[in-house]
Amino acid sequence: MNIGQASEASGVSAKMIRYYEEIGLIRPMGRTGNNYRVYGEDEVHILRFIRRARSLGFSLEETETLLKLWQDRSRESAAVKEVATAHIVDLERRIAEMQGMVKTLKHLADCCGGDHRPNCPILDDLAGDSSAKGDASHLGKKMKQHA
Amino acid sequence: MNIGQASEASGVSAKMIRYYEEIGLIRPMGRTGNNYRVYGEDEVHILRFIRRARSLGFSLEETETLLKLWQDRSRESAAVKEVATAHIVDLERRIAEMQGMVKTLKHLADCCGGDHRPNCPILDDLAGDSSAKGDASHLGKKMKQHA
DNA sequence: CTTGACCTTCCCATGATGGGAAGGTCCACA
DNA sequence: TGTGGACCTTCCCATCATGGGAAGGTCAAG
Repeated sequence: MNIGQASEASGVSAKMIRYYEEIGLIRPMGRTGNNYRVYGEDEVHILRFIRRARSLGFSLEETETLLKLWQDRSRESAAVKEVATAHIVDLERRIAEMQGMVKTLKHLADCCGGDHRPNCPILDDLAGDSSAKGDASHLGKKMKQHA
Repeated sequence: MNIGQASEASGVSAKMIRYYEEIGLIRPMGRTGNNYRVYGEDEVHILRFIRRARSLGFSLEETETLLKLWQDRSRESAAVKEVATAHIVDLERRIAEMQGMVKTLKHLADCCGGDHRPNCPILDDLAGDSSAKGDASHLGKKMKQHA
């Protein structure tokens, strides 16, 4: 099987397969006389594992850890669970961060007329101007003086 | 005011201030005879605006749009609201994506003993092995044959 | 034998940020 | 006057995972 077929079968682009090999995530493949990489079912299985791990948000580094555990007959499931749990914590932290942004933005957007008038609480917030009268149209002109 | 003081006053690192100038987000600052950039209160205000926009997750490109609207006396608040709304939609999409990951991972982690035994439903899932008996400890060895 | 679909390596770009080197400048203090 | 340290400057590199594309080799079908 050539790289294109392995890509097709695994859902991992040929570009990425070569990259994974380059960074040592997967072992260098055997080559045919024409220097083409050769893949078998096992490699496709590994690539699918990687793709699935990536789709769950694991970094390539975490994926490498999981891959090694997968291939380690004497692994302890606790080690796998630890990687997964740390990732869950990280995801939840990022989710909370984004939810905070959404909450703030929704509040601001709700307060914004969204019409033809220039007055805008969203810009007021960004400008750190809680008096809600902010207008920075003069700054553009002042900036020119400095440039 | 030198770049260090502007950084201090705005909360934007000197490195980033130079970068924002380089990509055209802010105008090139005036220089003193010694080639140092000079900043005034207006520039600090602009930098704080950028920092606030970044903290709400806006990209630098979106931030540039917002900055221009802020400095446009004849803006319509609808234009600002549109940028904010699109960003909210994007954030919510990413949140939902990550929540899906968390949901899957939590389910798998719950099913995982997390003990000294090798049996692990998390790895089974990653291996696409729904029969939950998967073990890839043979693959590592097979890979060596190919390398 | 040509054509097109593969494959190879190599370099570059993304987005936003940080790190660090090499060198110039300025100020305060001895 | 010298010196040290804290600034400033530009330039290059690294991150993370991925894609784009060029230049050139290979193969199979027509």
